[in-house]
Amino acid sequence: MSDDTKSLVRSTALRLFRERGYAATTMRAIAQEAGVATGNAYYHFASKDHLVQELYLDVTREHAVAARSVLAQGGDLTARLRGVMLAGVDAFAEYHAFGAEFVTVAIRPGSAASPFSAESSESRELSQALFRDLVEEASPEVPTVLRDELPELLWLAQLGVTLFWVYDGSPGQRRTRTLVEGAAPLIGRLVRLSRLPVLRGAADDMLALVRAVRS
Amino acid sequence: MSDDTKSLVRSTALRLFRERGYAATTMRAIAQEAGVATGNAYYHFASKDHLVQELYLDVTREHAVAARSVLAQGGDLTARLRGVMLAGVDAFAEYHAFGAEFVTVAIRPGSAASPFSAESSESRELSQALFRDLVEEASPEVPTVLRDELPELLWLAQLGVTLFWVYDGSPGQRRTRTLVEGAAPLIGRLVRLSRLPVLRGAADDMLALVRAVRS
DNA sequence: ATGTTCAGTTGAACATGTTCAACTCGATGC
DNA sequence: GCATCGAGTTGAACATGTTCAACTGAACAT
Repeated sequence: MSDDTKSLVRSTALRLFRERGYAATTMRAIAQEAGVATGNAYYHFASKDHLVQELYLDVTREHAVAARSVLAQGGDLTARLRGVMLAGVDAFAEYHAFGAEFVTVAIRPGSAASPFSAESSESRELSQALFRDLVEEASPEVPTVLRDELPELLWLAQLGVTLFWVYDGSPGQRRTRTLVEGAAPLIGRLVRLSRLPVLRGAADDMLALVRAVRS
Repeated sequence: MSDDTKSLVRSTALRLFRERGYAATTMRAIAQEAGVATGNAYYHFASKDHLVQELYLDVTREHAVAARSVLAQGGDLTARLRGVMLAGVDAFAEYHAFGAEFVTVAIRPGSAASPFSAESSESRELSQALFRDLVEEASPEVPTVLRDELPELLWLAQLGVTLFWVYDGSPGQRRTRTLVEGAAPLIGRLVRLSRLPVLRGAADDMLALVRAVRS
């Protein structure tokens, strides 16, 4: 019964999260709806955060699928970045009403649902692989110096866009889409310009900074 | 007694927050330590978040004082930005152990302690005025095109640095300081370069984006 | 004096995340 | 067959943020 129970609790939790949001979905409601005792949910999932983490993984997978089909179409860095990020906005759209709650939970450093947490490694890898592909298979090619660091920077940028999205109250999250539509070509242009001697120094400094900060 | 009680609750809460952090400071403990009933704290402060907001205001004020004395020394954009941001890291340093909790609370869109909330307008204004001064009184002067938008962008950058700081587990938050030491000259350089014809287009696009996204 | 009002205060009650001692029951060992 | 073990399960208990009906007492009106 264990595996069955675990996946039953998970699917019930995800359904309730989707229907009611984070705060309105109590652990008691999840357990009751799944037909198990409250404590049983805790036997399978260490905390409510861990259930949110399951939702996060779910949404990441949806995003990955959509993004893969965007990336399969080729294109330059700008087009690919725009496509992947807009696919992200779409994947998240369903949750915008509760998005704030979820991101709040996810951003807490100790949280299992944090994009940086060990528990989230699966979704993090999935997502970061996306951005590696985005950069590496772009044509025309991204300058070699940038190729190592850019994927992670873009992944961070996506987290930033998500944070913006949380605060975006415009209908259909139009402002977030505007941000992506504007930022993608801007980043594409800066990457191209990084080859120029005037900017080469700034680009090198930036890469050095990223490496210094990481260690 | 009302005003007395209110400020007593506030100072007790702030003391306990400093001593024990956010989660370990219960509303009951605050009330008990202040010698009032639990419900009384709620009569004066709508929620625990509102008490955190008081702490946020306190820290912002400390930062403003330190930053003002940095700005009084003149200097170029890089030096001023570096000084103000490092003063911020210092002002926050005392809370790093609990910083994660506080920022988590502060970032929740509905929270009173959110930097974007109506309740935080006082600290937000205080902080944004700092960055306006930082930009406007810098010498050599910041290019005119940038002068309107740059202060708010730098204020947002400071929020970003704070977010980084939350996740920074290095001793003395060395990585955050490294980030500031590296980012300040980088931003200074990019601002100077924005005058060049090659970058002028990118700079204009970025400003247009900021304006488009804001509305 | 007496009654009225109301800001300030009280503490019990409530909802919810989480913990835990006890129970079930199939598998395993003898 | 019987005892033992332990993964899985139960529901009551606990801690804490928050709410609320009731109480207090000073200020004011009559």
